[in-house]
Amino acid sequence: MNVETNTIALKANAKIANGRETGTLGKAMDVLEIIASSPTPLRFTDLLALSNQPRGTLHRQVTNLIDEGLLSVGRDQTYELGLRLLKFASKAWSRNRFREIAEPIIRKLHEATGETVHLGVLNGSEVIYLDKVESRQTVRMYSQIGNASPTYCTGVGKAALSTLEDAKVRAVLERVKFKKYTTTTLDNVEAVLNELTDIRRDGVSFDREEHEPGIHCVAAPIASRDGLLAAGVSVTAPTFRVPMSQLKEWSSLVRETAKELSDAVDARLSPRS
Amino acid sequence: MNVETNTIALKANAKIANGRETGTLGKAMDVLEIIASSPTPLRFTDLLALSNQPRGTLHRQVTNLIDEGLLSVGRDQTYELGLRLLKFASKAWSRNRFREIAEPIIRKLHEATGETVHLGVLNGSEVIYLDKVESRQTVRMYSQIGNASPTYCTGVGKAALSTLEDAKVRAVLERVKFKKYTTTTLDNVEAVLNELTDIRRDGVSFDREEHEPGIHCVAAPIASRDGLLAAGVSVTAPTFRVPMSQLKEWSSLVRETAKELSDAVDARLSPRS
DNA sequence: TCACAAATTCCATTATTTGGAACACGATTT
DNA sequence: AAATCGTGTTCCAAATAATGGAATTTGTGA
Repeated sequence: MNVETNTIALKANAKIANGRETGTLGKAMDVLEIIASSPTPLRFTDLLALSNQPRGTLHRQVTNLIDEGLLSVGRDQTYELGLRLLKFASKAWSRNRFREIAEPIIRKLHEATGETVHLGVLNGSEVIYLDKVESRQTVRMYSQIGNASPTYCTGVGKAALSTLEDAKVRAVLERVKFKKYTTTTLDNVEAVLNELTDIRRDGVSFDREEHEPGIHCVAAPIASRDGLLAAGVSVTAPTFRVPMSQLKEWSSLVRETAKELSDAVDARLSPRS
Repeated sequence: MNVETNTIALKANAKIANGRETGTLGKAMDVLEIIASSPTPLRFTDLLALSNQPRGTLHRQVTNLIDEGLLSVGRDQTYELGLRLLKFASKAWSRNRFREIAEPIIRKLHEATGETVHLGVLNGSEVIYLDKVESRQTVRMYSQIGNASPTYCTGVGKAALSTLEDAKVRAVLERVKFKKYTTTTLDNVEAVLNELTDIRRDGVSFDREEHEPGIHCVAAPIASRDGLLAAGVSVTAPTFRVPMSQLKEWSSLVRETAKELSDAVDARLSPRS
C-alpha cells in the first residue's frame, strides 16, 4: 500500500497543466463526468448536446461504457452511473492507507469538538472527501464520502491549496469556473491566492458560509514532506449553533490535528518503512 | 432517475454471453480489475505478468489511467485505485432509485429480526451490495456496500440467479471460475442449477456457510416485472448465535420483504409513472 | 395511419493503439 | 569504481480501432 491518495492530485494537476492526452479513455471518462455532474437525468440527445461528439461516436462510447458496467440505462432511456463503479470505489476506499492511518486521529478531533469532522484530499481541481466522523449516525453512508467539492469555497479545499506553491495553485484553478454559491464565495483566482497567504501564515482556513449558507467550518492543511499529499481536515458546524468565535477557539486544536496527521503520514507512508 | 440498477446486469451478461468488444476502454478496465482484485499491491512488473499485454502497451494504459485519476501510484511504485472512482461511486450510489426505495423496507426487516440485512443486485456474474442495515454501527462505511461477491455461494447471489431462466444462468456462470471457499460451497454450474430449482419453488435461498465458515443467511429473490432487475435481500447471522432453525423461521418474513421490494420497484420505477 | 423525433447502425476515412526493441535509472554485486 | 540485474520508460512503423456523416430503424404523438 502507499500514499496513493495524492499522486493523483499531482498527476491530475499535471494533466490540467499540460493537457496531457489520455486518448479514448479520456473521452469515455468525459462522458461519465458529464453524467456524474448533471443534476438531472440525461437522455441520449441531452448527452449529445453536452458532449461535443458526433452522434455515431457518442453512441459507441456510451455502448462501450454500458457493456463495461460503468454506465447503465433505464427504462426511460436516461443514463446513470453503473454499479461497477461501486465495486471499484469500495476497494479504493478500503485499501486507502492514508484514510486508515487518519481515522483514529480525526475521531479524536470529533470527540474533542462534538461536531462533524471531515477529511478531504486534493484531487485535480477538486477536493474529495475520504472520511467523515459525526455524532448523528442517522446520516447515510456515502453521504459525504467520495463527494467532490470545489477547492475555492471549502475549508478543506483552501487548506489543501495552501500547501501548494502559488504557481501550482494557479495551474489548478486555471480551468475552474468559479460559481458564487453564496455572497461570501470567493469567485476568482486572485481572491483565493490572497486568502491563501493568510492561511499559510495562520495554519488554518475558514469557510465562512462560502459553500452553503448557514454552514461554516475551520480547517487545517495536511501535507507530506515529499509533497505528494495535499489534504485537509475540518470541523464543520451550523452557524445557528456554533458561532465563529467558537470555530476560532478550535483553531489550534484543528491545527494540531493536522500536524499530527502530516507526521503520521511521513512516519508511516514514507518510501521504505 | 431509473432502474439503472440492473440494466447493467443484463448488458453485462450480454457481454459475457456474446463477448462483445469494448475496445480500448475494455482493456483499460481489465487493468483496473486486475488491481482491484489483487489481494496484494502490484508493481508494474506484477501487473505485466497478470495482464497479457506487451510492456509498452501496458505502460501507456497505466499512464492514461493515472492521468485520468482512476489509478494512482505510490512511493513504493505500487498501484492502487484512484480517488476519482470514489467520486463516481458516490454519485452512482446516491442517485440509485432502487436503493432509495428499498431502504425503509429493508430497515423494517432489520428491526423484525435484529440481524444484519443486505440488499444486493446482480451485476454481470457477481452480486454487488447496494445497502446494508445492521445494529452495530461500529462497522465502517463502504465496509460492505459496493462489495462484489460471487453469486454461487451467497444467499443474495443465488436468490438473484433464481430470477433468471436456466439458459441465462448458464451464460452468466459460464466464465466464472468456482472457488471452494468452504466445504459446503457449490463448485459447479449443475449444482447451482439444481439448487435454483428448490429456490424457485420455495421462494427463499440459504447460504449454509458456503462463503465464510460460521456465517449463514436466508435470502429471497427480487425481480421487476420487466425482468430488468435481478436482486436479492438477505438476513445474515453467525451460526453460533442464530441456528438454522431460526433462519428457516424467518423465511416467510424475508420472502414477504422481497415481494414488497419487487412490488415497490414495479410501482415506482415503471416506464411512465 | 402518418409524420416527426429520437435512437441506432453502417462503413470508408482517419487517428490511435500496438508491441518489439532500444534506452534510462537505481540498487546490488564484483 | 565498474559491471550487472531488475525495473521502469520511451520510440516508431505496422496494425487496429475510433471517427463521423449519412442512412436506417424505432418509438411517439397527432
